[in-house]
Amino acid sequence: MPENIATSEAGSPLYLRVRDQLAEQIERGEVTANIKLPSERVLAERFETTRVTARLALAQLEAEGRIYRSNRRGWFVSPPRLIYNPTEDYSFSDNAVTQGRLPRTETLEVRCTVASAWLAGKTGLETGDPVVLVRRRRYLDERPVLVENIYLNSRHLPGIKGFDFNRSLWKLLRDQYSVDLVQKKIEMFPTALVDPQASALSVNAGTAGLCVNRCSRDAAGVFVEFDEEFWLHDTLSIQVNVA
Amino acid sequence: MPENIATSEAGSPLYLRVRDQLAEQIERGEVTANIKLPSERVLAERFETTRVTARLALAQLEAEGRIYRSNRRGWFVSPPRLIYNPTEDYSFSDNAVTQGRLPRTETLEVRCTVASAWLAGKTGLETGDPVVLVRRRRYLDERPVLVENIYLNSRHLPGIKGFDFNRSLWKLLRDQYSVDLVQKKIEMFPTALVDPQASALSVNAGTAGLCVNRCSRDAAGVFVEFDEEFWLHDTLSIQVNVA
DNA sequence: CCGTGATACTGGTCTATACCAGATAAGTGG
DNA sequence: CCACTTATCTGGTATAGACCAGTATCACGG
Repeated sequence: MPENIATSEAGSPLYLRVRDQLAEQIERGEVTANIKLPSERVLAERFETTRVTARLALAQLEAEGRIYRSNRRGWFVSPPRLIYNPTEDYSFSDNAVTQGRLPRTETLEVRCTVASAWLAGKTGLETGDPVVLVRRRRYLDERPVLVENIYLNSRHLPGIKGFDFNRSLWKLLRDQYSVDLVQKKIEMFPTALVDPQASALSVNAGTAGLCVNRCSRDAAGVFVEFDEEFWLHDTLSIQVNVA
Repeated sequence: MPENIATSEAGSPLYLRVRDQLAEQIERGEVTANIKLPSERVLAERFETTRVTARLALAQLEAEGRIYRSNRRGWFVSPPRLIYNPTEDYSFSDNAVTQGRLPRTETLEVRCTVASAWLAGKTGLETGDPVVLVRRRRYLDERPVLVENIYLNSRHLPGIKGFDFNRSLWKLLRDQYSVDLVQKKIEMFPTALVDPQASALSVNAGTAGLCVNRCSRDAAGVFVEFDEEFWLHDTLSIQVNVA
């Protein structure tokens, strides 16, 4: 990632000068992640301006991924982004641990349902085909960073509903069903998180996020699972290698 | 992309209710892209609130990628995202035309320089190695959607500086140097656009963007070019296939 | 007919203030 | 010592203005 430290000149808007001074303090000072910033009211006073302008500056730093907010608790310095390769099968947990992070997975819901028109279009299923929906929330260092909806082809994965989804799904498919996910179609786009994803991550509606959709098939081309991930925008960096 | 129309209940904040009503009007009414919304002052009056709150609602829709702003001209409905596959070599222009869009490329600068420590770390070059920097701006339907910095290995591409960079770089390398870019390392992360990228795209500092970095090598593993792209967040959807 | 300058309109920035709801810390009673 | 209440601090939402700096328009003068 480039350093990309934008430093504003004297003539630039006040909220950008405040942004830059805060950014500098973050770089210089206690760079340790998850440190709490002074409250908005204190910042406004310190920079001799109002809360509205202070919040503009904070929103800039948030958009850049330097800080994040915890609802009604305050602003905190963002930890480094998790490097994530959606084309490879590996465990979220293993990946996080390798990068010195503490991962945790929470299964929010496991439910039998049927494919919507939208899902059918994404997967090649017919509308109404049976699927198992698994909703999970994942944490890094106890901060929730993503929620996902996993749609499993229940016809090809009998009894899938009974397993423990707090562990790696990829390992489950490999060990219990001898399924290798060799074909994938991945789609990613930045978007705002709205409900229900926003509340599941305890952030305000409109928080910047990244949506990662992944449709996986086995070697024979049979649809196995569709994964719809909603990440907080400052928590990840996608990395893909093409040989 | 999921429909994902968040509809707020009666008890929810005013700016979310305004957001939803505007979103509805966009869906129902003149969905045609690039239509201008009423001015902030008119919206504030129409929803019986203030400009600040109206702007909050507009910022939500902007974050979701539904609308975008043109500096001091107004708010406009966003056109569909360009589907973009950074792992494949094809022309930006061809890709855009295929999707019914009008592309344009502008070369902002061509300059001989040397590799910075940052670039060296990304490419495997030594700091100080000669590179040619090409800065380009690309448009869709006359809206600037990305700026990029291309760093070319001038040792392996003699005379590269003299060519026309408004055309496809990939075709140039293939036709003039018989170079195929078969190895790529791609990194993507959401971030805010700050100067100088923000001003190059005529947006305010802090506008949500997506940074796509691509390091390409030839069949022998020799570094050829590093491409650093800054996209407006609402203009693209990344799509990658893994066979 | 074209250029030009005045003008209205747009979003961009900023002040000052208010109240609310959730999170937290301090205090209190068992 | 713990459980519960209370007070305080936090960001979240909202009002009501103000001035500035570009954009677009239109009438006017050449």
